[in-house]
Amino acid sequence: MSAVSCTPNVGRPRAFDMDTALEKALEVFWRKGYDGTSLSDLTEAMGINKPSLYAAFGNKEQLFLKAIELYERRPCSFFLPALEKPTAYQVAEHMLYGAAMNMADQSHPQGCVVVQGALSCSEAAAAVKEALINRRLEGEQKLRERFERAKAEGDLPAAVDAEVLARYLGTVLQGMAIQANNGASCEQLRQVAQMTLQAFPRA
Amino acid sequence: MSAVSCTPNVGRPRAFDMDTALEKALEVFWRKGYDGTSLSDLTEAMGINKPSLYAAFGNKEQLFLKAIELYERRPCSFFLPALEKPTAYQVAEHMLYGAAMNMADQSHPQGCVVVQGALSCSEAAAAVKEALINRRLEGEQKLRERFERAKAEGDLPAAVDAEVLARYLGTVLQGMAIQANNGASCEQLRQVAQMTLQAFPRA
DNA sequence: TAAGTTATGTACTTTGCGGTAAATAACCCT
DNA sequence: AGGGTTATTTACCGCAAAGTACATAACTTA
Repeated sequence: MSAVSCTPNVGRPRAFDMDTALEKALEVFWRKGYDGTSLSDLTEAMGINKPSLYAAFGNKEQLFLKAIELYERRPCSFFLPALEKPTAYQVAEHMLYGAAMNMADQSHPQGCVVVQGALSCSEAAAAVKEALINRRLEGEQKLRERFERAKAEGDLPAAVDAEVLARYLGTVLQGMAIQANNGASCEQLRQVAQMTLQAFPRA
Repeated sequence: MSAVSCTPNVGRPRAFDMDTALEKALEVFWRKGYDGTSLSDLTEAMGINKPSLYAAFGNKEQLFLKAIELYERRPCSFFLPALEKPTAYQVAEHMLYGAAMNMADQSHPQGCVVVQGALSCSEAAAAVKEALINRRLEGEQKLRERFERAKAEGDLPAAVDAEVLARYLGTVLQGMAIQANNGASCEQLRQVAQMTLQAFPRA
């Protein structure tokens, strides 16, 4: 019996870095969506051939799902860190301004791959679409739980419906992704964030 | 010299109704997006063969653009009618509740084809994507002009930035399209509408 | 009825898709 | 050095994509 190793030291070593290649794949999927991305787009961006892609990542669908995982755990992700803020209002604030910063960032495609990766799509992308819907719903669920905690902690009025508030915030965040695709600047998104916070209940 | 006729009475008459066929095409594009829709999907839904499609509508791209035109002028469209309401607040109210009703309607695909028809897409869809972005920006521009009129008419405080307010409303509406794709019900979207109106400045 | 015109159905073309077979290259371990 | 193992390269597969050629059908007009 031997422990499972992610990078076994037998056989020919992989000639590319998997995380770097995954970053490249993510960027393509982000810009073109699942249906709009071809394997040639991917192999070209990743700098590898198709058999290497299949050996390392399975197939197009699995590669997409792995790219999404990377997307959500990357350092510049703003969602989970915002949840850690001490009050509900600050959570919303950091999330909205974080989204404004991130979604308009010109160093990668605009918007959010979880929103725009497979919104309307072919039947071949049905599983991917489902996975993205679940990610979005999970995000709102996390927000809701955070707001329920805030109610218990007293920094959100007891009369507030945490579920509705979470859905409202999720809606604006998702809308900001579309705005970013429209070419909205970070400053323009920050103005939307500011208006959104005006509807936000304070203690 | 003869006047241009849309339905010339020479030659074999068309065996299908163009508007009906266009409705069918719209529904497919709406559900699957531009990249996710194949010509076979279209001809099957429209009940015609490819040569008929090409003769009547040009090609896939032109068919999509014509479907979008139909989408915006169809009777159940809510955007333009809402602009006619007497006050800025009522404009926002009707637009938000109209969107809630329309986007969650189960009698057609959920969401909004102008938002989700070609968000992230292949290079082949670049022109379509551009056209949709322009439609969205034109919608916000119309909202902005309506709000500027409201300021002049006194039903919106002079201090309000009409451009920011229009973009905020556009953001929520676009976010509601994503929510509808997530499976949100009309009632859930109405709750978002209600919260959005809480950030809306009143006279 | 014949000529002119337009739509239709069948069959086709070219191109690119997602995915893979098989030979070879590069590494570790004994 | 040689065997075992894994990655890479090249070439390919079957299939579906968008779009079209062509013969024929259906209509109006003269």
